Amino acid sequence: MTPHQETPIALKHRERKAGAIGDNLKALRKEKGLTIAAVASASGISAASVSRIENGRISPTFEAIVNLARGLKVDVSELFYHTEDAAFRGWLALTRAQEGEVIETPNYRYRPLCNNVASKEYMVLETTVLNRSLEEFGGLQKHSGQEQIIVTSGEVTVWTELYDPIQLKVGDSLAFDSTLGHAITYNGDTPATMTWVCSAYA
Amino acid sequence: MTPHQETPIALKHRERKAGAIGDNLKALRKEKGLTIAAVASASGISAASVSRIENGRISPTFEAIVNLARGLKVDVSELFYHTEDAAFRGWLALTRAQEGEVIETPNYRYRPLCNNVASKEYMVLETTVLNRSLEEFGGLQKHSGQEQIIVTSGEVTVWTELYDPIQLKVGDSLAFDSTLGHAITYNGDTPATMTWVCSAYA
DNA sequence: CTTCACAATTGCATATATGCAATATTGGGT
DNA sequence: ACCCAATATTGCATATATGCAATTGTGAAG
Repeated sequence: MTPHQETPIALKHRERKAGAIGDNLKALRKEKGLTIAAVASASGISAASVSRIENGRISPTFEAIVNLARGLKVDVSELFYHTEDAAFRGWLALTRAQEGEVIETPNYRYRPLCNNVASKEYMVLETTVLNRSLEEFGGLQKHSGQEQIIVTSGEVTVWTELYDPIQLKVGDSLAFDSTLGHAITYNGDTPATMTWVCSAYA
Repeated sequence: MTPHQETPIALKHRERKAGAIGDNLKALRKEKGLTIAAVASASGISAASVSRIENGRISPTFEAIVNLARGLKVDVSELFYHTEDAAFRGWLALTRAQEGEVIETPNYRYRPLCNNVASKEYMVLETTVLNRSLEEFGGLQKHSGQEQIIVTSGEVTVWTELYDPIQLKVGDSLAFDSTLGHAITYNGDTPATMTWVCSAYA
């Protein structure tokens, strides 16, 4: 997510130690309890090459990387960024009801839930919608990522650049690609609240 | 997420057109309005190679891929899975309160919210916790990914392999790395409900 | 149509990745 | 300690990636 005024919290990107595909590959292979030969045959690559990749002797080609990922049944990014740092495993974060920092912006009031973990892939925010009209809101916003909202009180209208305005009541849920221009306002007299999930990219 | 009995819904992986790094690279370069020479110098790769990669003549090495991603200031996965298919942009999914499929498993009853989009990066489930004890639940579970829960009614206990059991009441939220063994039960007489967010890997 | 500057591609020499087969290494079991 | 089987590594021939320099393609301006 871009550091929008409306979404002041950015997920920290995982540390990038790309350059060590050998270590990542070896770690993944060990985790799965496979031999070099097994990985080789599952990936359609020679055992010799797998060995040399693991030991950093060669830099595999795109094709080899894709095949390895498929053979290991992992996403290619695992081969680039695999982290088995104990620090990144077994973490846990707790936010009690009504506790934690509250962030106020012109359009929303947020309370991040369990967002104090560096490696989280999405954030969840308890959010109050503060505006009643698209004019007050200040036009549609777009950025990369995906979002989903679940209305927890009141009633909201979601404005997009492609669809008719959508009315949501308590319990209704809407998900959308954030590159779709969007804005959220509330209906009636009381600001509405919702649970907001968004994935975020830099 | 592994196709656990407890999480029967798997996110479909984005279509894998890995093998087309050339197209992805070219598309990224055009999006940013760069010339081949500019990409080459930003990445420390010769223009000749960039050209050949774009045209599918060569399969770049791991090193070259890392350098290209850094030069373009994108995540390496963009080079593998970049999709600017209009079909994957501007999507939107709506699930009204109480509507949609309900899935019953021994441990939970789920209602997926807006999960009918192939390219979603996480899923959100309205969930009822069905068991009252760790024994009934059947031991701790672990899988890859991350999860977060927000209790919406009742009270639950979260059991993990590393921490003391955690009691959560309405409005409390807990996030954790799914490789941490975990189980969720409810306290008192009525099954508790919660909003459940999980990222999922195959 | 021609020119000119810039962008993209290609020829060639070299460096590097890959596979096969041979060799070394590791880990039990007796 | 020895043997044996499984696992990992290496030598070598070949295929492929990479960089440099030269060539070709592409607009825009005259």
